[in-house]
Amino acid sequence: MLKSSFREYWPACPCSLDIYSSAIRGAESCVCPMLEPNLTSQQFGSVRCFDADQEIFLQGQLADVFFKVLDGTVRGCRYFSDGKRQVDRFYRSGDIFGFEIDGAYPFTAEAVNPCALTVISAREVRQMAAIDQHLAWQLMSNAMTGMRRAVNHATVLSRRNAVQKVAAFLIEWAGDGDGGNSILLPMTHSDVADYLNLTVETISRSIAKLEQEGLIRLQSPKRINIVNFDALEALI
Amino acid sequence: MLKSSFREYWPACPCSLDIYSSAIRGAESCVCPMLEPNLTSQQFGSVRCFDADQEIFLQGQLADVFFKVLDGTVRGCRYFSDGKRQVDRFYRSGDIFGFEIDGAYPFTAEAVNPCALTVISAREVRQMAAIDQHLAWQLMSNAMTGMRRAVNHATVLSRRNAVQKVAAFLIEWAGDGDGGNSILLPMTHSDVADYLNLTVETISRSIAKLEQEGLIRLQSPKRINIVNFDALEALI
DNA sequence: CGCATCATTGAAGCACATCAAGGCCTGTGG
DNA sequence: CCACAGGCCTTGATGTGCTTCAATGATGCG
Repeated sequence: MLKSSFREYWPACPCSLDIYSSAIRGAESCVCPMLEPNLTSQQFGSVRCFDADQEIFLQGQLADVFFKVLDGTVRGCRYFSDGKRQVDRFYRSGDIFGFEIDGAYPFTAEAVNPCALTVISAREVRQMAAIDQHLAWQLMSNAMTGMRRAVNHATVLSRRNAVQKVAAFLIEWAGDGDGGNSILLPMTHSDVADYLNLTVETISRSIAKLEQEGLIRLQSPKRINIVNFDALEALI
Repeated sequence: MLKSSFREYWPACPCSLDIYSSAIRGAESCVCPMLEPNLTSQQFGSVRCFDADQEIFLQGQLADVFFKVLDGTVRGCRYFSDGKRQVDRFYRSGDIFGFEIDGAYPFTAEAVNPCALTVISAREVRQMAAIDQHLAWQLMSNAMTGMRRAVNHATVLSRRNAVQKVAAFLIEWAGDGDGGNSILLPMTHSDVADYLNLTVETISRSIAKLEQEGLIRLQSPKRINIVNFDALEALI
């Protein structure tokens, strides 16, 4: 039984990833106890967990369900005929991805690290959006925000130099660590490179440059402290 | 008096630009005789004409109205503090631009050549979308299509070399001339350069290269014949 | 016809890619 | 606990595609 309004499902599921730690081994589907305990995977409101680097859906597949990130990080990417990869976007807690007007997913989604996702039926949501004005508004808002993001990313990709790209990326992820100015990047430099259209070498050199200039400090390759946030922003 | 459904206004206004030729001198507002003859400019369903290079709206202005292109070409662009300009998109007949969920226009719109636009009240459309499912769907679809476009453009900007960018641009505009493989570009090379993130020199050199290879033929800088469409597509 | 804008062509420089090699983590098994 | 293996990251040397700077050639409009 579906609830009368999708809004009743919409608030972020309060589950944290550790609830599902036993299910993370190999994408077993599991049900979010905060939602409908008798729903199974692929149904409205259920939750699925994915291992690091596991494929969530492939570009071109029928977009019958979409997802909301509860925990973890997802990358949306496309592979080209020459084997190269473009990472269009990273999705984090609260982000929605895979919702299409109809047809197929225009990109491939993969888990960056172990993550938990709400699985939502596209058909049912489309039906509900027809009668639920608030839901329709949220979907619309999500699409518009996504477009602004894409246009903004196009700007970063085309107008910024390597150091500026990396600085913009770090600012985008600031506050995602354990509070303050500590960043814990879930993805590899290779992911970042394909997101910023740079090589791993240039990522490394740009980070080194930012550290030499005293704007950041590296605790480890993936754990970065922002020392001078304002100066970092001023670069862009 | 508004009609009961926006759909009654929605189909492309059949007016062609020459109906307004007398009004094109200096953006006098004029009313589309096919719609509401007693509506004035800035009202629902009215039509406004703009001269070449004339500003339609500025980035940051309140997005109280949006537009549908009846005839001509519009560029959506942003200006940076260093004086540089990025052209995010060109809008052509049938395209909708300037519709925002709320708030301000995120880009500046300017007429590339003399053009006629339907002016639509954002507030009224938002109200109608609440009760008109079909309209809401169209708006949603427009936003989703725009996002795919932006993501695709980001790919072209970041992954293609100069010749590929120009080839992709020509293909995008193919069929816009007087039929067949003749293209009549309404914009200058400078516009194209800011759209593809290249310099005018590189645009010129890339076009010259495509002509040397026998893929296109130049009748004039803005009128281009595609000689070998398949080979042009194969470049990308 | 004259001027302004736009387009073309050439020469030099630079930012990032590519190629290459070495170092550093992290997990695994003895 | 140590040794090893395989990613992943870092650093250096070289190459190149596009920009920048500069100058000339077209085009169109008053």
